[in-house]
Amino acid sequence: MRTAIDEEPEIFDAVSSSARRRILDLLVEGGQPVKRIAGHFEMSRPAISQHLRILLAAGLVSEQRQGREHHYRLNPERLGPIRDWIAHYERFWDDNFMRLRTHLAKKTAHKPGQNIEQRSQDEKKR
Amino acid sequence: MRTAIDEEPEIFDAVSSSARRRILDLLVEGGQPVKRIAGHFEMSRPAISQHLRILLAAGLVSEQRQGREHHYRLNPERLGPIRDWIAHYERFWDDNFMRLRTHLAKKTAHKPGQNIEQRSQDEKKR
DNA sequence: TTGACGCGTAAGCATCCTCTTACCTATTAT
DNA sequence: ATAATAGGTAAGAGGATGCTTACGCGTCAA
Repeated sequence: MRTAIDEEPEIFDAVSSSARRRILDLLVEGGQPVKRIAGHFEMSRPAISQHLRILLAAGLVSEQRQGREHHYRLNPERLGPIRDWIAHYERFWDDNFMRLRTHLAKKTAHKPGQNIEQRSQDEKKR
Repeated sequence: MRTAIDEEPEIFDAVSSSARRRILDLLVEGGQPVKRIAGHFEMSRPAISQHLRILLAAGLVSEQRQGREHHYRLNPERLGPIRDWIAHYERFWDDNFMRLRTHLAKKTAHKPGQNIEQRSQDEKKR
């Protein structure tokens, strides 16, 4: 788990941009040349090229040239490190452990500023 | 799926920093006051406060004051949007179809910029 | 009360990001 | 060959990030 944290930070970085997430989502439909990808955005084609370069460096996409077109396709396995990192939190909201934890926290938290135990109280609204 | 993309970009943003991911990982152990969190880092305590503010704004942590200490605790459910976004890619590397696709892709194109072939045209039109 | 402690915020600074326009190469079409 | 197309790269502007130090406020201890 401590190992998962600093594993391939370029992937977390690449995915932190909503434009790049949209590109990945587009590529689910299949490999596409740059012009077609750029067609879905407002920004200039060079900007798209730059995003693609970041995705490429992270290994999230790969490139194959076809004549003058450069087709980019998804490398979904490269999302693995993110999924793995998320995975070690999942039990906290999915399973009994989390329900118990939440339940106990609600039960024991009533007066603020009492002791070292952590509790969740009034900030549970969302 | 198009909806999942732009959903809560602050969460993707918050998690794109390795310092902030480390903070979240620390908080798995339980809520902690700022000073204790900062003890695990080289950077100054104000820098930690600033990271915590970003995590707080994203809803990934919550704060509760106990005397002069501010305890932060994890809100793991807030990682849900990331998990959900990842989830719609999982079948691409989890299931048989993806194994086949990867296998075929490796056979014909692997390193970026090396291959002239393009087969995504017929590969993914499931 | 005075002082130490825990923490947040302000201000400043250096760096990085993300666009843009301009320009270049490679490929295809006429 | 010439022109048009697809796309990469360079350079620069503007804004966002991520630190730092300085300082202020509330809380606890003597």
